[in-house]
Amino acid sequence: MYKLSKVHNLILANIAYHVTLGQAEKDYFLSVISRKAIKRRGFLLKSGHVCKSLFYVLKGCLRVYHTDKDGIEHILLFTPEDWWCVDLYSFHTQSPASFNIDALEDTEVFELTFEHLEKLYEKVPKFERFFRILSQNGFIMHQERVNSSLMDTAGERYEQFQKRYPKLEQRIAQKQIAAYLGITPVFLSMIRNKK
Amino acid sequence: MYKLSKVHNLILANIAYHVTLGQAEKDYFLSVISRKAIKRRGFLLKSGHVCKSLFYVLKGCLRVYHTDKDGIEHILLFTPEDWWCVDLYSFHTQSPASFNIDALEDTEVFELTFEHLEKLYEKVPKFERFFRILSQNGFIMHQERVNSSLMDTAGERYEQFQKRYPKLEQRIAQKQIAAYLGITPVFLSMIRNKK
DNA sequence: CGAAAATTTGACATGACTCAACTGGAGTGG
DNA sequence: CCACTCCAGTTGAGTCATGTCAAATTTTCG
Repeated sequence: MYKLSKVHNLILANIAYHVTLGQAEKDYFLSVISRKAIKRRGFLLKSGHVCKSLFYVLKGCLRVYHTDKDGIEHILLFTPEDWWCVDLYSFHTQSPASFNIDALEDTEVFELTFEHLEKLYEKVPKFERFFRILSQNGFIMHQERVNSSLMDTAGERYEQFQKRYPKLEQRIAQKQIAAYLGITPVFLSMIRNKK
Repeated sequence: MYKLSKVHNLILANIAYHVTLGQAEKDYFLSVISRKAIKRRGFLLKSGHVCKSLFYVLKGCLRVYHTDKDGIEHILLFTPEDWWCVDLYSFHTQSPASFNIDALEDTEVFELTFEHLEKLYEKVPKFERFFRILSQNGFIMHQERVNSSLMDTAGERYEQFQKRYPKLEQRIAQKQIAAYLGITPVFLSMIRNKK
C-alpha cells in the first residue's frame, strides 16, 4: 500500500530512537503525514496565524524567530535535517502564534497536522511517549540556553552554537547566527576576527 | 486504605487539570508518592549526584540553579506552591546533575522516584500524556525566557519575572531575583530605585 | 542583642551597541 | 555574460547598559 521510500525510513528511524512501532502503527503514521517542499525564504508560519502543523525536516533548514517592535529578528531555533519544528505554544493551544517559521534554504519536510496528531495519540498512544521525550529534550535544550545566557559571554555562546549545530555555520548567513546569539552582526564580526 | 487529605487533593487537582484519572488510578498514584519536608537551605539535589526523584511543591519554594566556576549562582527556575521541580536532564538520563535544587523557605513536597514513575507509565499510560503536557509547558516557558533574553533589557525582564511569579518577590531575597535575571544584585537595586 | 548577610549608593571599568563609511560578493535584468 | 544594484560583512569612533569594587546602611537571624 505504502511503498517505503528512503525518506520514510529517515522519519521512522527518528521515531524508533525513542519508541518501537509495529508495522500497522508505522503504516498508519505514514498515512497521516504528507511531504512538502518550501523554497528559500518561504514561510511555514507567520505570527498572528495559528500553527496548524508540526514539521519534520528531511532536507534544508528552517528557523523559528520573533520580530520585535523595532523590526529586529530574534531566532529561537534552527531546525536542520532530522529536527522537528513547530511553534509549540501556538500549536498546543491552537491560538495565534507570536513566532514565524521560514526556510533558510530550499527545504523539504513532513507535515503532521494538529487533527491528525490528536487522532494519532488516540490510535497509537506510544506517540504520547514519543512526544513526551521530544518535549523533554526540547525543554533541556532551552534550559541550557537560558543557563548559557545567564553565565556566558557572547563569545562563549558562539562556541556553544557551533557545538550544537555542527556544520550549520557554513550554510547560513552570519546575521542569522547573530540573531540567534542575541548580538548584533557587527559585534559577531568582531568576535570572529579576534580569534 | 488511603485517606484523602487536603494535600492529596492539591496534587490530584494539578493532575486533573490535564488528564482524568479513575479512582483506582488515583489510589495507585497516591501509593507511589511520599511526602517530605525540607528546611530552608536544605538540598534536594546537589550537582554531581543523580536526580533520583521528581518533586511536586505543596508549600514553600525551591530553586533550580547552577554554580559557575567563579562560584556565582544562576537560577533557572523557582518552584513555589503547585509547581513541579526536577533537573530534567539528570532525571531523564539518570546521569550526574549539573544543577542544584534547594529550598528558599521551609518547604513540603511530594516525591516521585524514577523507578516509581517508570512503573506508573506502564500501569497508567495517561501519565505519559500528563508529563508530555507538563514538558511542553516547560519548553514553552524556557523558550519565552530565551526570547526575552534575546530582546529585552534587564528592567523588562524584571517585569516579566514579576508577572510569571506573582507575589514571590516579597518572599525571597533580591539577590535570588538578580541571579534569575542574570544581573548583579547591585544593578537590580539600581533598577528598582529608578522607577 | 549582636554578628553576619543583604541592600544601597557612588566612582570607575568594560562588553556590547549605534552609526557611518567602506568593501566585496550574490542575485537580477538586459 | 556583463553591468548594476543591493545586501552582507568589516572596521573605526563614540555611547550606553551593565559590571566591579568599596564603603555605608539596613535587615535578618541565631
